Amino acid sequence: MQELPKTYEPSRTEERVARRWLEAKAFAAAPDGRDRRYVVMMPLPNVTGALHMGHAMDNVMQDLLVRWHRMSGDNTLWMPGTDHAGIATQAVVEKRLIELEGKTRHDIGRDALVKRIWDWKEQCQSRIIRQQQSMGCSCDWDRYRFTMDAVCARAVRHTFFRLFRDGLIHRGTRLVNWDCALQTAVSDDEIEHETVLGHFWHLRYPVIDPAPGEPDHVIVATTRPETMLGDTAVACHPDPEGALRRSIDKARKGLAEASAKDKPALETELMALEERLTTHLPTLRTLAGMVRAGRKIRLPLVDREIPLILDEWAKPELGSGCVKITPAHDPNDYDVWGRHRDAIQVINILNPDGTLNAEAGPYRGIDRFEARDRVVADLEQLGLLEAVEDRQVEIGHSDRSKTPVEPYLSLQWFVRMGDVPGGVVMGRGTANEFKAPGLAQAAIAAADGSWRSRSGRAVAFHPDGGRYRDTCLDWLSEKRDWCISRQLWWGHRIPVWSKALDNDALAKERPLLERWSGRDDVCISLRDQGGRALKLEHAGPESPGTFDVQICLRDQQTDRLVAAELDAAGFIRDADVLDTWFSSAVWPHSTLGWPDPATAEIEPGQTALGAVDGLADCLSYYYPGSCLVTGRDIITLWVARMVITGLYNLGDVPFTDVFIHANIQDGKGERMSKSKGNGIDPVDIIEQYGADAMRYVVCEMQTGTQDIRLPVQAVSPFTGELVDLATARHGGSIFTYLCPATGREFDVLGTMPGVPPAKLVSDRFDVGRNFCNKLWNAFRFALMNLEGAAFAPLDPAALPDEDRWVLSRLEDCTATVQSQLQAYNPSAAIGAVREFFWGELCDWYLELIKPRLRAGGPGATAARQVLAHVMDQVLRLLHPFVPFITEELWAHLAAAAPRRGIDRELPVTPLLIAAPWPPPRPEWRDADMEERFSLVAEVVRAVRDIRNKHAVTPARKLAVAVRAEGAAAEAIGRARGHIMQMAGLETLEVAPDAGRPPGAAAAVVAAAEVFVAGLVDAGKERQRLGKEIASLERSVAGIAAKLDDDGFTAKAPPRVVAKERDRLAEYRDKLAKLERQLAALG
RNA sequence: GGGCGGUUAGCUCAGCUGGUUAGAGCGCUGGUCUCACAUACCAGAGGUCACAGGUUCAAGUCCUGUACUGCCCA
Repeated sequence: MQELPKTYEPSRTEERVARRWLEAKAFAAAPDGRDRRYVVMMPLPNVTGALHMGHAMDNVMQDLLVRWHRMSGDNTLWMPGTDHAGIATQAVVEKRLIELEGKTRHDIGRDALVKRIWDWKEQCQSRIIRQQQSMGCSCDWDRYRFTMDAVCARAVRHTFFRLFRDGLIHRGTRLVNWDCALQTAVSDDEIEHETVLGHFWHLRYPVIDPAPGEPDHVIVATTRPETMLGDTAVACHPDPEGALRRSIDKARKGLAEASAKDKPALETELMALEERLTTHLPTLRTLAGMVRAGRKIRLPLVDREIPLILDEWAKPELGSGCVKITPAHDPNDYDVWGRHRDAIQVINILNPDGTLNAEAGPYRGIDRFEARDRVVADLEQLGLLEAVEDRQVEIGHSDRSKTPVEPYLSLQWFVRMGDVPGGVVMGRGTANEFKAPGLAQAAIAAADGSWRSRSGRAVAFHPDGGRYRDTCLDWLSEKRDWCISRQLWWGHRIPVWSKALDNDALAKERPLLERWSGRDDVCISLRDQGGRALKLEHAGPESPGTFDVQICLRDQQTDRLVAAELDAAGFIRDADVLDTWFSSAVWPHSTLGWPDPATAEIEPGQTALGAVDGLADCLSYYYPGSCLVTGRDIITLWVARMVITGLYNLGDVPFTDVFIHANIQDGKGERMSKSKGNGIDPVDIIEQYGADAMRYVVCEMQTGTQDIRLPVQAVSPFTGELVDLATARHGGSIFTYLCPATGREFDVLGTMPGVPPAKLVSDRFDVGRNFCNKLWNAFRFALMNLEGAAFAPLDPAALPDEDRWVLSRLEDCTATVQSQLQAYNPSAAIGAVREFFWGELCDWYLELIKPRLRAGGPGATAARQVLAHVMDQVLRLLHPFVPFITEELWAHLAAAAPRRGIDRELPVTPLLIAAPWPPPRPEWRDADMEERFSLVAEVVRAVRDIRNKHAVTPARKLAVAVRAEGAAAEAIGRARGHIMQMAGLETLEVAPDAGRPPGAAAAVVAAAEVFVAGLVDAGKERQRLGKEIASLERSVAGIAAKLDDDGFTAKAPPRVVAKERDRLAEYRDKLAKLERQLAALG
């Protein structure tokens, strides 16, 4: 039999093992007769770039759960795929277009841009798959999906259609966050707020025809002066005195409760407020009167007459107390407009690209930031600039284009999340159908424990359940409408055609509309000018004005039948595409072929979704799924939305468990991200340390939901040395650093022209590499000894002590791994295997059986069988964590010892990935044996300590006497051979009256005294004993003081008091023995 | 501004419902190439549990506040 190499070389194993898995279709899942199934939907990576260690964490956690469940006998599906990530991907491609070719998307046109995005997607997706495969992800590659695949697209269309038909989708004018660079609305979730130093400009607006005693101007302030061009009113508070006094009361209260440190600032604030009663209040009262008198303002620069209005948004305690109202460009002002619709206008001054439009008069065509400077300069020239203050202002930046977003009034599509009169039918037409007050409310009920689906399911978070349930519920309970339209060229296009029809036109189109409305794949929505929905039959000549007619088509087949007619009739298909999250929200069922797996269009070579051989189809077998594994930032964006659409389309939750794992940060505590230049490619780690080493460390890091710091080093391209990026000095950009040895610059992103690129690594992975090497070598040893190992049923109770001990520890380890995995605690799980494998199996058991193996005979035969069994179980327990090396060793083990087991033969499979998970064997636990063993180990450690302290070489054999009686004497006596072997002894005497040899060093272990003969350095020995005595005296004094305290003895539970008494007695006994030994030294 | 976390050894982190002398790995120190493994073995040193109060017989653990720090939301 061939011997293993001395060192584990991952690169020689991983590819071969991966190929074996793929060839055996070991990851493939298909419906079968099993009831127990485990389904994980991969949080689909965006096709914007490569994966970093944050994704590796996510993927490894999923693979861990999936492999564990697969081995546990569940029918296990891990569904892989990628997300088209609409805006993000388009932004990346557009950015490259500008950088590499200096062109915009408009220069090359829609078709060409979309083609380039597809090319980019292909490139990205194949890189992501390579990364995941090299990590060992055991997902079913034959079911790989992309959110724009036909099967996913169909589900998106059907979902949209159903929501539209149920009146849950509407189009409306709203103030959205507008990305001027990408020219699209972006959601709140896609905005990063940043505080920067800006200005607060105070502007002076003239009053038209002020009456005597009235001010001839009002002062308003703004951080965005160019928006004044879109002002349509100036507001003052209806009750300035009341509002001011309420603020003063509040400030007083705050002051009374404030700490000494905060008091001065609050006092100043209060005084300023009180002063306003005289400085500002009279004017504000006058202004309120002027509003009632209908006084107007002349808006400078554009010379527009705008009203003075009363609204509580004006704050008498701030600035002048007046506020300019720009409904089209400020969310608060938009709300003001909502309250004064009849009195004030809405004027949009922006073009989609951020330049000013015709409404801005002389500023038309100018970019908003340039317009800001000009407006300020012009106002100053007119003497209308009252003051300029420096101020911290918060600016929202688009996460995608990194440019400032503008509040922008535009026509958008929304999903209604709130409650609806009459409720919403969830899971219409399924066996799970039920009614909910609204979409968000249905998800709330599924997550807050108040509701279960027909199948008895609800959603729970792990491992920090309450906390993340609350995050999810807080967000859901806002029930904010979801803006689903994006003005992009890449994505699922909104399937609605619309046209405005007046009465005559409506009459003309009526036959056509009636014909279509008879179809179940066409839905027509009619709204009058007030936005009220009408039935087609009720819209007639008596209804005034025009109608907004929207027609939604259900699928591509309907498009083919109807779209041409619609186009001919002048209906225009909406140009917008859907928010990416709309397609990811249906991912857990779209991938399985919903709404009809039998007719799902899939890629050539992929696993069919419909029913085959009389078994269930994939949708009914694998939905609802089991566990979603992700980071906490995705809870609101995605988790909540998947629950909503799952409930809406299928009447059941998409998963019952949500495993929230930690996020990976760099050494400075910043979130890892490619765009920050601190993202490590897992493949870099794998190349250097091996996939299993990477996975081992990732599992070990996953201790809870607290974020994890992963200090990052760059490999200097000049010296090959590691440079710690948390402390290294930057070069000319944030992506470049200076090599400390050479002072030369290198680039960690690999995109800077002319700067040598550096690989990023992290020495944290040494631990994983070392572990794999240890595992490899333990097998190297085992395999050298296992030749000819056979299986014959053994009576566990009749085995030698060390065998029974190792089986007892194995059982403990198996139980711990199981319970820690169930608790979503991978770190504790892998820690338990490590401790057993390294600290117990390698450090003790393997050493203890060496003499038996050398001696041969029946002792060796049993040892080989136990060894084979334990090694087998260790491989199974470790496989979900470190799959490659364990799979490789499994084959070697199978060659050396094909039949394994103790009392009964273990079931084996050709591949470890499919081998049964170790079952519990509680009857193997032997607490007495374990206790005896720890005493023995302590004796060994005591001798080793003495050996070290006295600088005795390991080669020198020692003579030891142990003075002990009772159970301790028996345990030590029984393990005589073990102690002699492990401690390197020549002789070992155990007796109740064992004598202390002259010149001996001594130790006290529990009730036993250990004497090591022949060590004459009394000084060292005195020092050793003195130290231990001192430490023990401190403990004894502490416990004695505790027991002297009446409060403790009276109030503490008797159990605790008794325990302390025992401890005190034990320590005093040990102390006495140590003192006697010290005295014996003379 | 609101909400949720975190702060424990030089580093990265455990420490459940309060109750041994607060743990692990890495790093460090000393000793070993001992016939699986120097990516190893043996032993050791190292912490006022961020700070200040409080509750309790007893606080790393519970409460309040402060500082620093991270994330989410507005």
